[in-house]
Amino acid sequence: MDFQQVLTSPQFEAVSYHEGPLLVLAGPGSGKTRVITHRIASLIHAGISPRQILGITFTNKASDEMGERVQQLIPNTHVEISTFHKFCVRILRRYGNVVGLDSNFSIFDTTDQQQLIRHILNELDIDTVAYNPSTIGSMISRAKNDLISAEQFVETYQESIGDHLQAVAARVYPVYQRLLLESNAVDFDDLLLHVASLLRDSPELRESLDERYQYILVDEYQDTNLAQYQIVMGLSLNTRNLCVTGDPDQSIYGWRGAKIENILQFERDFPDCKTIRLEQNFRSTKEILRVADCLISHNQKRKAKTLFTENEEGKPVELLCFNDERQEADEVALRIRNSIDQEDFDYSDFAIFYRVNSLSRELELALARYKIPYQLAGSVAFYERTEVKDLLSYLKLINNPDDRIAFSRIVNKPLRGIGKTTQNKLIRWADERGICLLEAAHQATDCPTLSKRASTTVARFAKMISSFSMADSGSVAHLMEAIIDSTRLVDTWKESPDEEDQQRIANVNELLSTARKYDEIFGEETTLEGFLEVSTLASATDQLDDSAGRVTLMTLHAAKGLEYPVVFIIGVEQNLIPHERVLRDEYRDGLEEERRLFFVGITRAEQRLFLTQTRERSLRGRPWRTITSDFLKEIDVDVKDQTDHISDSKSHFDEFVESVKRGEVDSETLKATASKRPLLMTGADLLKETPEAADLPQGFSVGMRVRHPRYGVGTVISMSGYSRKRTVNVIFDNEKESQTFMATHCPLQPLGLR
DNA sequence: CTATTTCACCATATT
DNA sequence: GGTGAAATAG
Repeated sequence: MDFQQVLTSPQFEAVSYHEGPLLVLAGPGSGKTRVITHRIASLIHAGISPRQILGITFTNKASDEMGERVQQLIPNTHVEISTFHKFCVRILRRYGNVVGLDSNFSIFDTTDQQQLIRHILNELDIDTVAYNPSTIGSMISRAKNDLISAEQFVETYQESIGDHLQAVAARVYPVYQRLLLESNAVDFDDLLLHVASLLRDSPELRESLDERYQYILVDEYQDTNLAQYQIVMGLSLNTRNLCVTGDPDQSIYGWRGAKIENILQFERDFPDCKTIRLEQNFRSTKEILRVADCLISHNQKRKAKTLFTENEEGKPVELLCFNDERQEADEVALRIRNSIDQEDFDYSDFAIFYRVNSLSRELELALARYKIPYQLAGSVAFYERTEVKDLLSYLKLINNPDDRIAFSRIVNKPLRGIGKTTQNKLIRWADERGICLLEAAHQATDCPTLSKRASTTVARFAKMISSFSMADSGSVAHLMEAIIDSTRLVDTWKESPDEEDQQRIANVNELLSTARKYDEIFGEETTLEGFLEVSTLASATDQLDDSAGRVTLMTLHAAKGLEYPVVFIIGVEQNLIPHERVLRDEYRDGLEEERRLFFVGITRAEQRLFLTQTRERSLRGRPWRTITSDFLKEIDVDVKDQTDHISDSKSHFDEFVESVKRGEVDSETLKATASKRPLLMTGADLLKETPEAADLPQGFSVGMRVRHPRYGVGTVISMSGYSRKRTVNVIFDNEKESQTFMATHCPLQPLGLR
């Protein structure tokens, strides 16, 4: 094979540089996947055994694609290419006993994690309203990503006086970790954390793995977190043939602990490393690339690159302005319809990106109106559906009897009269005796606190679970059918005229056919464990089909690594792109990450790119006035105003927006004004808007007397936040502690100033 | 004790 | 629009 023929010279250089650390800084569309796959082929050509090579990607889709492309280059070889998480599962199935895991361990997803934390908070008698399980969960997750153990966390935060949340997290984390282990389970972060500590604490194992994987390639290195960094480093201590590829400008996962520094400091970690820049773009038109480059050059924290392309000039990037999201969705659909009818485009050439999942709804409706087939990545993910999770929980409990989350989820599903009280008694009894919930259920008749009736029902449930076995069924699909039969899980939905219930049945059937497919691929080797693993580690973009002849809808995050001839990015408005979360505090890195996210979206487009915005947008059922995105001031696009000016009633707000458009207000003033003024503008709000109301957003002020239906009469002692984040702190006459309320939601009634 | 209904409150992105 | 917890009905 003549690599030099098919590659550019920097690409060829990266492919042929085999020994020692290598950093490939690859701009968008620069043929990074091509380089990685050819590099693997080149290694094998040079006589290196395929089993000494390890490729790591972030998504299943990327790893599948890479595997296929290697296969095409060198048929009949097997190179280990997997995601970080899958790789770690494999290691832990094999060596997990060192950290206390049996090989059949369960993997808890985010929902399972929150459920467990909720349980712990209840046990510790901590209010789950004030201390949200998902907030605690993400704090723990964040700590794990930074390799902070429960013990270290406790040491650092248990005396956090100022921050109750951290103190609560410090109480929860160790218990959470203990219960995970008792459940013979790990969460997503544990997969990485356990492997990192395994490599740290067990030198022999580390050395043998280091030896085993002589050539390691890591894709999307800019998105690795500390745990992943340690894993990669742990495998590259003795043999340092580590090749990482990535682009600091496309680092968009800082919020889940990714350290952009990992790639920025690679040259410091490996002073003898070779750095190669891939700057030629093969994907986009000059117009699109220019816009992207112009935008990203506003970031401070980056390694400057000079992006260029030999592609054609292309059409200008357009910014379409609409009245509201209904018109926006309609016009996007119409444009797609027209392009297909009049030009040489196929449905699968189009993609629509948005910042938050909730923006997909209006689009789906519009696409349906125009009879445009579409596919949606993620959203309410299939595997997160209640009925799917329930059925999977049966499998999980059968596979791992220690799994208490799976047990709790299905013990009363379908309803068998095992209510909360019975469950709590059972759990307490099991914990006292140090046995798992299923075992306790088996022996329920011996439990003194349970009534006769309750204990027999519980024991019957346990007996049913034990009657299922993978060995008897022979395949995952058969086992699933047996469960559906015995439990009558779908029976109640069968007779229902409710559309939703019919959908549930359809979902169960889909899960069944997924299982059949899995059984088919693995034949005799099919395992319950393997099937559950695939189901839990599945990701939003996995199910996307490029050749399905459908328009694709997804979030900007999910779009990373993909490309489409025509791209629409909708909702390019302040508070959405960039998201309001990063505009609130002075967190500069957050704003840069938002800019990178927008950059990722823009650079997915091959031929045409449309950005859209609206003057008004409904979020959570209420109309809001919008402000144009600050990022639009950094790029040069063709503005196409499609708003309908006739129906305008000129409010203060409209005039303000107009002066912004005329450039009379600079971005500093804009930001300041935007946060001081309530953005919420329902019709009723507009009517009652008076000069005083503007000074008293949401109608409250410090010192004001208020009445709450539950707590009685009290006094406002402080307020913070703006618009819909406005909170009011009240001390009630009959309560010791003060209470905080959302100004827009709470049932507080002003009684006037004292 | 369990099942159902009502009510308050919430919502960036994901393996 | 979705959720858990509290209130209430069975």
